[in-house]
Amino acid sequence: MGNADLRTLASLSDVSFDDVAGSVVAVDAHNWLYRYLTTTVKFTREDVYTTADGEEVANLVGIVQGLPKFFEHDLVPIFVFDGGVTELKDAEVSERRARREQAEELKREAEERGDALAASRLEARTQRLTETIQETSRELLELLDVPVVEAPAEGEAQASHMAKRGDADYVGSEDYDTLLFGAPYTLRQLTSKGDPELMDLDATLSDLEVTHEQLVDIAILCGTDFNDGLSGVGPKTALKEVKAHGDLWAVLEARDAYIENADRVRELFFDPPVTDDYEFDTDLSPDVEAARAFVTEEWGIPAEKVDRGFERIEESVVQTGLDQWT
DNA sequence: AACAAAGT
DNA sequence: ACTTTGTTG
Repeated sequence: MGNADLRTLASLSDVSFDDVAGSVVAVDAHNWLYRYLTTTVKFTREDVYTTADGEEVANLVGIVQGLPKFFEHDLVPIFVFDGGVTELKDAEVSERRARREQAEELKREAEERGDALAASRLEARTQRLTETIQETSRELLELLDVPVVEAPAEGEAQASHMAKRGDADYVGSEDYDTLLFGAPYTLRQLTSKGDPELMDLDATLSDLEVTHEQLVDIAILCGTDFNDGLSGVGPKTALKEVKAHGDLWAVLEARDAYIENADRVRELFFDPPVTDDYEFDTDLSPDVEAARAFVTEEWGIPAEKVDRGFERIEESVVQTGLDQWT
């Protein structure tokens, strides 16, 4: 499972940070943290970020290094954290766990035969967002006055909802299913070097000449995080058949096929658990000294790992002039 | 998740 | 031509 199939269908364009300056981005926190977690861990020795209790807090370094990217381009990030996970995702979740455990096993073997290089490469694949990581991330973001929103379920669904309502200009995520959740504009590659990539829902629909409902049906036929698609059906075939038959049910009938939970997956994309109960102020005034103390004194991260990041945060935090949002 | 290679 | 699978990040 995986929804990279959607990449073939999505309308994507390169934009510059200047094009999006001054806007509010609802960031899928899980997605963003995971990217920094794996890259931070990959290029450094693990024990630097491990406390005496064995807690791994590389996320703190990731946040300090990653936030300047927003601030320096006059973007206000809103971090949207996941709530509970739908049981529809159980299969996907256990698959990810199995992959992680396999990577842990391979890493142990590499360590036993003294292959440090292989072990450190495998380390990145064993990362997961522990309770400690989620909690310390929230605390650090709060010290830096970066708004945090708690999603009832999927963070991507909540972020998309906020963008649909106009409380955010963009969703920030590497995932493609923000299209399915109805996010009008998604910014990708906010973590990597270079320009961001803009994914446009309306342009996607008009390019493909399908409705949003049909796009969801196409994705379900290919397979999503919440369901297995039909074997032998990828984006091209799914697009063709949905256009020919009208909707998912007609395609399944024509092929005499069945997709487990298809109705519930559809419902999840159209009407996911989201909340309007959030508020944030986009006029940020970070307490950099408190944040620095939290990272270096409370969690024992060596100061030189975060000095440059905090410096960039101090230099770049600008008054956006945008007023209170509710 | 992105890419290359293999399979239909 | 399109989808699946495997590898690596």
